[in-house]
Amino acid sequence: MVTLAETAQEGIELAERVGPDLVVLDLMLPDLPGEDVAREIRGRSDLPILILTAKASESDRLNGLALGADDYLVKPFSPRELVARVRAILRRTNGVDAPLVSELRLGGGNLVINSLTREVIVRGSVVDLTRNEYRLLEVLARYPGRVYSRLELINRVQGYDYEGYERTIDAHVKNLRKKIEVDARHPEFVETVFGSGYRMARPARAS
Amino acid sequence: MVTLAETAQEGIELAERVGPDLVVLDLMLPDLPGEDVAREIRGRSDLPILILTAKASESDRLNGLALGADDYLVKPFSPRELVARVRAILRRTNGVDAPLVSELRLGGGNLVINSLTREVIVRGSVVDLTRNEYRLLEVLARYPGRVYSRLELINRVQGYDYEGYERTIDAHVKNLRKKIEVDARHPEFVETVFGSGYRMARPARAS
DNA sequence: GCGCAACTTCATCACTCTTTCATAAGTCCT
DNA sequence: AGGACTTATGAAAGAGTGATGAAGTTGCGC
Repeated sequence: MVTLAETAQEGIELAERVGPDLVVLDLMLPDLPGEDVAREIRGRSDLPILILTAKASESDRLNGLALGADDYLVKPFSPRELVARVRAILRRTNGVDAPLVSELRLGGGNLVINSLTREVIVRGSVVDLTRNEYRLLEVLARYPGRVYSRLELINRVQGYDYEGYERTIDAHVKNLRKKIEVDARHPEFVETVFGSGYRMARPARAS
Repeated sequence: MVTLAETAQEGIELAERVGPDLVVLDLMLPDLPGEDVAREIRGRSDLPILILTAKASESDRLNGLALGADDYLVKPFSPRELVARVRAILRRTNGVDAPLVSELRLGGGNLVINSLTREVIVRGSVVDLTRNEYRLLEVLARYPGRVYSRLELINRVQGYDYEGYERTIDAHVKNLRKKIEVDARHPEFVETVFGSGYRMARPARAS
């Protein structure tokens, strides 16, 4: 899925909200310098960023990469090249998202995910997760409330090159729930969205 | 969000199914004349249409606008100009600048539909809708006040290939109302138009 | 190469949502 | 008001989707 933002403000909000695989950032924006967007996004996550710019000088280029961009494309460029570079970045990150912050807390501290140590603590006890279980949990936990289709989850957990049975993710969900839920029938964390996929339960909404 | 169709067939179907904010239509299509697409879309909805064409003559231009297009852009054109015109149309049709994150607000904020997360918030609480309930709500909410026949709703909600009982939509309306209305007998949002179908209540007009 | 852990697949069961139906309630027209 | 027609509603059957345990397969460390 491709989503488009036309201003820096929108871009930052959108990046946070939908959790894209990669951000293509044009430095020419109507409201803020694109550099600020890169800094902002990089400050909140490790989302891959590909910067588009008309500024070709060496110092600009270095500056962009210093901001944490993964790649840099100077206009004019061919669509073909853009696609190739996006592919390259996605291959590099292999669909596995880097952690947003080092420690995620959900359910009022009942679930703590430390992405540095890859340690998961449920209701005070450390839980051992397999690699896929951990990735699955991490992907879901990063944007609580957002619904992920099985295909999205497979891409992010098993990688874009995975070519197996889509329902394999069900098995991982099952195993993950067995480890972190009190009652798998009425999950506190990993919810099923009938006909769509799964999501992390969202904390009660304040309004 | 941007969605792309490569043929007239796809375009018409897609326009109907996803209900975009605006259609950018290239008259050069592999299957049908683009004019037919414009006519078809205009026949079914009030979607803004911006036509792209290589035909520059005065009569072509008039013809395009006669089809109900909102604007007309002759190739070659700059991306900048395209964006500017899209903005202009959206500003015109929405009263504000392009809504990027499609978040619909109705009833003075009592009903909020976020099409990105598929989340619906009624009077401050998140409401769980099934797929069909959600689609139904989304279709109606896109053009408050516009009356949709049961057939139109079925096409948009269940799909054009649906071949069931027309009144099934009544059941979905019933269930949707149960979830979002205070009193289903006197609905605040989904109104019945006797003999015709349903519509989303239009906000009281200030003047 | 063996053994173990993890991953994947599969068959079956359980559950949710959709659709249909019968009947009640409401609306419109004369 | 009465009759004809339209919509609302709850119940129940049916279709589709998810959960689960077990069996099969893969991959890795020893």
